[in-house]
Amino acid sequence: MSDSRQGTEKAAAPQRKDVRRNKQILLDAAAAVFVTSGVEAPVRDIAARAGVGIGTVYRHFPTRADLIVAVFRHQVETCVEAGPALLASCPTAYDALERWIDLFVDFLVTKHGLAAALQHDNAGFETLHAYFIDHLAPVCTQLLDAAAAAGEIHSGIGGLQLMRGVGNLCVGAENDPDYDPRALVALLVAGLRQPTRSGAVTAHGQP
Amino acid sequence: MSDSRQGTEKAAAPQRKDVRRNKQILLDAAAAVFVTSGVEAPVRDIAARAGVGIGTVYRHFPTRADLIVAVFRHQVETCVEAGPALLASCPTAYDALERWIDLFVDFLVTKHGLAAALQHDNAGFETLHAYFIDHLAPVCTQLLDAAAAAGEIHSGIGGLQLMRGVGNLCVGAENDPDYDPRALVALLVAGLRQPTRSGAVTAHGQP
Amino acid sequence: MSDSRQGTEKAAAPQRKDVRRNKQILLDAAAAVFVTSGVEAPVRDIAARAGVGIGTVYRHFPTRADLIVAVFRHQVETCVEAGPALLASCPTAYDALERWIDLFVDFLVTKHGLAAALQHDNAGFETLHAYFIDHLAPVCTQLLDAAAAAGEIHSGIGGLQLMRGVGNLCVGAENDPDYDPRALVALLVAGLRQPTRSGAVTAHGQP
Amino acid sequence: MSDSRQGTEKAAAPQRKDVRRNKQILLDAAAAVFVTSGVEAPVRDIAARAGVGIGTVYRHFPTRADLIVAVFRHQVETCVEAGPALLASCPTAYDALERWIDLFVDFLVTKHGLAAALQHDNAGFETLHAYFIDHLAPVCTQLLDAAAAAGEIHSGIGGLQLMRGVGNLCVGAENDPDYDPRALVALLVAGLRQPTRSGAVTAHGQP
DNA sequence: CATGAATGAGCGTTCATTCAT
DNA sequence: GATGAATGAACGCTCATTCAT
Repeated sequence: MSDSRQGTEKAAAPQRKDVRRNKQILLDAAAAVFVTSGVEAPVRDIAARAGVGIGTVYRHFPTRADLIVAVFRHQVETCVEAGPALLASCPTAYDALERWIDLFVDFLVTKHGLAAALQHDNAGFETLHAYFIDHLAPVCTQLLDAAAAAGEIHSGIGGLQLMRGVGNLCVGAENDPDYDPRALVALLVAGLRQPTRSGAVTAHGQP
Repeated sequence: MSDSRQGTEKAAAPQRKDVRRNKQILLDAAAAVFVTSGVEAPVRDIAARAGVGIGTVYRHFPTRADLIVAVFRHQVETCVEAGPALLASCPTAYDALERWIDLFVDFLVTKHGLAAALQHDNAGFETLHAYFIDHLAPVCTQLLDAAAAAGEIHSGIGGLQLMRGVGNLCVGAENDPDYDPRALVALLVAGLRQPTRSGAVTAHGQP
Repeated sequence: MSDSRQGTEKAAAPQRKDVRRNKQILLDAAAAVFVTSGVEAPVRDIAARAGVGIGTVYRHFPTRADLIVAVFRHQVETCVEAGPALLASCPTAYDALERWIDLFVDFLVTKHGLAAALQHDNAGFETLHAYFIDHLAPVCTQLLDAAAAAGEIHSGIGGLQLMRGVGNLCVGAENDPDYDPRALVALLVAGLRQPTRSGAVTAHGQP
Repeated sequence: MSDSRQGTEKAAAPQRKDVRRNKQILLDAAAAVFVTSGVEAPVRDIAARAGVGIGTVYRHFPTRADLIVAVFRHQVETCVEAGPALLASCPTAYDALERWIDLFVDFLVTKHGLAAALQHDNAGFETLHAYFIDHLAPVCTQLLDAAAAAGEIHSGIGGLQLMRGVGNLCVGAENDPDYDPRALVALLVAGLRQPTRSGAVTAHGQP
């Protein structure tokens, strides 16, 4: 995870100030536009919002996924760091899991269209998928494992699986006051405490 | 072409069987393309897949919603009829609910990609949403009410809510062997048996 | 929003040369295509004629009316300025009117096919109509009023009416050497000197 | 050329009653649709209005011009016959001309889009043009000649020219209460009484 | 480096015309 | 003959992406 603490790394650390500034302007603009129009917003809108040319967007973020990843990196890292912290501070691992999922939902729900972009079949977003998987899934798995080890939930589902479920439940939440993803996510997580329905998960009745 | 001096061998069709056949071809093609490209797939692709001209698609299904509803209709009606039947035949209402949800998932997952159509923010599909809501939601609600009345689950979620959750969990399942929507749905339904987490839904832990 | 503490003072920079050139190319191409195919010509044709992509047309002229108005503008303004000038320089107001109508016809006939755009029932060209009405009609009316005040013609027709008549007479003149719009326009204007046919205009002989 | 070998004469007389009836139904339907949607109305609309299949329209009227000619044949012939009659009944030839033009305008104005279809540059309507020219132009010329012979108008314009001018003035009259084609036509005809503007027609003031 | 003009593939949709039934 | 299903060219328009300035 390329920590560029100083300018001596072999990677191209941003040299010029104005370039870095432009990049930040772009990130801010993209974040703002993502809120308004979702992560599939026209590149033009982002450039316009940033007050830069379209070419500049492409220079800094060759693909849309690059931009999305960059925009949300900070939030993702917050989530990543929250995992161990919650585990340490919560009375039970299950509590920590609940709270961590809450954070994840907060994140997804406030980022218009992000949950949809995370869907596996969203071609061209492999970079984004990979980033999420690499960074968040281990944390989620750790929380699940801890809760399972404590006997608070049944094991049988992986962190990535759960995250994808949560992510999917968050799709389409914005713009629809009638849809409450948190209630559904709460149900999903609560379901972890129930014993697995006999045969349901693995066999689901089809030979 | 069609030198019809002699008996046309394939003229067995008395009426416009070819038309009905074309319609079915279109439905099949649409279902298939929906799997590949989602319900927003270009009309051209559907026409190409069906091996017909674009105009033919429009003739049979003037709007995209017409096509989607038609693709859905049969399975929806099967689900609708299954509701009361399961309630009558299952030992408990919760069992009936579980099984009914299984059917619903089977439906969504079998007709790959169609789950995406249920997402609220899919502009222009109000007709489709309405069709689903009108036909399926009452059945789901009935099952939920029965289970709640029997004390088997806690009440607090509507049939439509649950269906949307299940639907969302089924999105993106196709083409991804690593994603098991049934396991997640099982979790979701199992969660109904747990008491609602105190404050989870409404407060979700924001300090 | 781009805190521009320093730096680029590019504001109000004149447009790039190639851009202006492209715009002119587009105007020329549009005028030419309008001759051939009328103002409803496919945007693609105009783009092709100009040797640019379709997007370029839309960039410079977001709506078709914008393009047409731009094509017209120069000639319209010439006509507008000619009105008072002719009134000042001609021996009689009627002479001025005659000459002004000549200019108008020259304009319409020179820019072949553009006369069709003036027809009222040309849906979606309200902007164009408005532009013409706002700019030219007052001039024509002024000339008519002057001639009427001088007793050289009978009053009873408005400037806009006359212009629409002249415009219509110019429609379809191109590509048809047998059609002489000037002769007909001359007749129309000459008719202004005749006393109104009793009842002709208003009752037109229907019992 | 499928000459039926049996009894049917090859003469122009429509053979079967139902065929003739269909043709008439089509003409009525076309007339009605032309009023509503103009002579460029979709063929489908006409077929639907007639309650026949599209193919039937094409069988009877291979081109749109054929249909238009057939629909308006009766009115055209009325105009044709009115020429000599007016000449005989009116006090002056000019009066007859005025009245005949009135009839012509009545005809054009009530047939939505017909005037536009008569415009020379309306490709594919040669049949229609020819029909009008062959049938109406001689009558108009006759009236002009009579009036010129009587010294009531100056000669110098042909019947066809005048008709085209009148036709053009009638374009776009429908749907626009502000446009009064009759007033303009009256002006045009009145202009015939004025001496030709010296040089106007041929030189139109360009040195 | 930054710019934004230019490009053109791609989409929904209409409708004249053909041709199998 | 009659039918109307099928066809596909054509159009307006959008927007991701490239590239000359």
